[in-house]
Amino acid sequence: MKIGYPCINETLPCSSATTFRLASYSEERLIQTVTTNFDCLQKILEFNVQNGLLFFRMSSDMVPFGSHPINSYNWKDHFKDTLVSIGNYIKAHQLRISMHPDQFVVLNSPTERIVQSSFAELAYQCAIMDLMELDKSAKLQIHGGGVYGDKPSAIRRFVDAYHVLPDNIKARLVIENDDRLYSLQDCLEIHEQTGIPILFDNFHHECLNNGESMQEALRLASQTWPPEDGILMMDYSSQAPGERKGKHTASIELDMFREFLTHLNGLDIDIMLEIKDKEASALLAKELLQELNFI
DNA sequence: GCGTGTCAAGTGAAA
DNA sequence: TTTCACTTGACACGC
Repeated sequence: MKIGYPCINETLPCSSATTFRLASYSEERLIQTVTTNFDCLQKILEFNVQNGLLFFRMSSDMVPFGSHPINSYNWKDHFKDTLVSIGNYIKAHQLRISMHPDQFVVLNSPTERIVQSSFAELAYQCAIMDLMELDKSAKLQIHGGGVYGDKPSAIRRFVDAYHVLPDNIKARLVIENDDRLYSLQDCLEIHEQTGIPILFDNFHHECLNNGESMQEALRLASQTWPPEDGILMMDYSSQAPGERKGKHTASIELDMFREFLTHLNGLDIDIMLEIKDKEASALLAKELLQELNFI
């Protein structure tokens, strides 16, 4: 079991997601920004290793406009050695890595332009992991997309889009259950037609489900991961008390986390804490996991 | 040096 | 019809 946090480290004085406005685009600005982003990524990974946080979600913004037509610069060649070096560090320390393309990636959109830009975004993020020479256990997580008033058709479009993706993207793509549209059950249907593993989100499952208990849901999601893809990845978060439904807690509630762990029932998984205070909560969770002999 | 409006991109629910 | 939420954070303009 590995534990981690997404994208941003609040302890270190650097960010791996520095960007700039489209209007400020220049090749010079791009190279400078990407250089500092990758430099910071390396520092974050070193922090994580030193602190026993072995699961990390890399920012989608490390290469600004990574899939935008304005960015015609050959950043892949320019940063190849840097990425190989970071990849070697990741492999040497057996870090689990994910990326999460944002809500603009919609494989099942009825609008062809949106599907094409989604492909381009996936290609950009996949290229980062490929250039790092990471194995298939490094994943790209996306959601099911829209429903457009007809879920069976929307699922069919997702499946069709999946089948025409390049093999390198297919090898890394996983689907995450969301809190409004695509439940675990919907993801399982997509899994059956594509083989795509399901990244499980406990909080989304609490918001939208088909009656499966947490233990059963974890078991079902876990079964969609073949050995070469690594163990089940999950996003963990919980409802902020008294806040709008779907709002995450600002810091981890250890009692709730401890209760959640009872549902694992021996299952080995990697847990991404989607909690606002990032590594602070991840460190608390790690301490609890050590205390309970999970790690 | 601040404060703050705005930022490439989609979808659906709420206001 | 518009705003808001979604990992929103932080860029960059205007004072």
